[in-house]
Amino acid sequence: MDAAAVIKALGALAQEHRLAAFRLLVQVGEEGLPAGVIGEKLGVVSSSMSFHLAALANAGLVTQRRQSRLIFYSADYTAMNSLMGYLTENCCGGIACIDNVSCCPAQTGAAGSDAEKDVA
Amino acid sequence: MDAAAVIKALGALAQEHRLAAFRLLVQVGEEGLPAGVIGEKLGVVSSSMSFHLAALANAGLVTQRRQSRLIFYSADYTAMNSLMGYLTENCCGGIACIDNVSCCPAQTGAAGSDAEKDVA
DNA sequence: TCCATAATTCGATAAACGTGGAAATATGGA
DNA sequence: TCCATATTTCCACGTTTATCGAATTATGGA
Repeated sequence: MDAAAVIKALGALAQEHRLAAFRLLVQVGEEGLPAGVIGEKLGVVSSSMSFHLAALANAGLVTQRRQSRLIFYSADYTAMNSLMGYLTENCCGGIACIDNVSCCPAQTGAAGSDAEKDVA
Repeated sequence: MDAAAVIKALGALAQEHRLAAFRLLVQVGEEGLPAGVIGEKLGVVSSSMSFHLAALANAGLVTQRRQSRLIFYSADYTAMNSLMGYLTENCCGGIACIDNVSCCPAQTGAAGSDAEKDVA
């Protein structure tokens, strides 16, 4: 993950509704939620929500998949992992004191525990 | 660290020159660097640099101290620690798979594991 | 085909951001 | 006191953001 991607990701999370949406998606796990449900839970009108979800997707933090009439958004744990990796390496002294920083969905044993080091 | 502070911190880091400045300050350690040196290293004119450093300070990510005519800026590792803690807890599934996320200057075994859960 | 639902795109608007030159504010030395 | 240096503050200026209503684009059912 290079600096430009990191800035994009940080910028995507640096907004009330987007941070809330991302947190929500992290909580619900792999399956994700339809755009409408996210907007409803957050009290954001659909066009605004769409704008924010597009920003998160553009930053690579969420993925979308259509299921009939609904478009489900899911948190991309790998991207969040990379972001955490970059911050740890570049904005935290980097050395020693960090044992293991890994970002994975709840308990789903998915994508986790090995801290895939694709950092810049 | 509450959501508002997190958004402020993320927003502060989500900018090319500010991210570069913060990384630089993390590298040099506790002592920090004078505003002028930072601007020079980054190729940013003083008024702009001042603007960005103020943003980082306002977000609590850096501290400033005057030393004669120079104003030294230093990375605030505790703040970065809190930010990492929030992201780990709220944007990473939170549970298990994270062993230890700590942000400290070089080897200084600084604080960690506080993660104050004042989430919304 | 026609209609309803889900979501996005478009348009306008107000606010915030990033930039750099110029002026103002410390601080220290001659 | 006067001057030089370091930094910040002020002031435009143009760009990007966030918002929300309205129009548009999928999708599926009757």
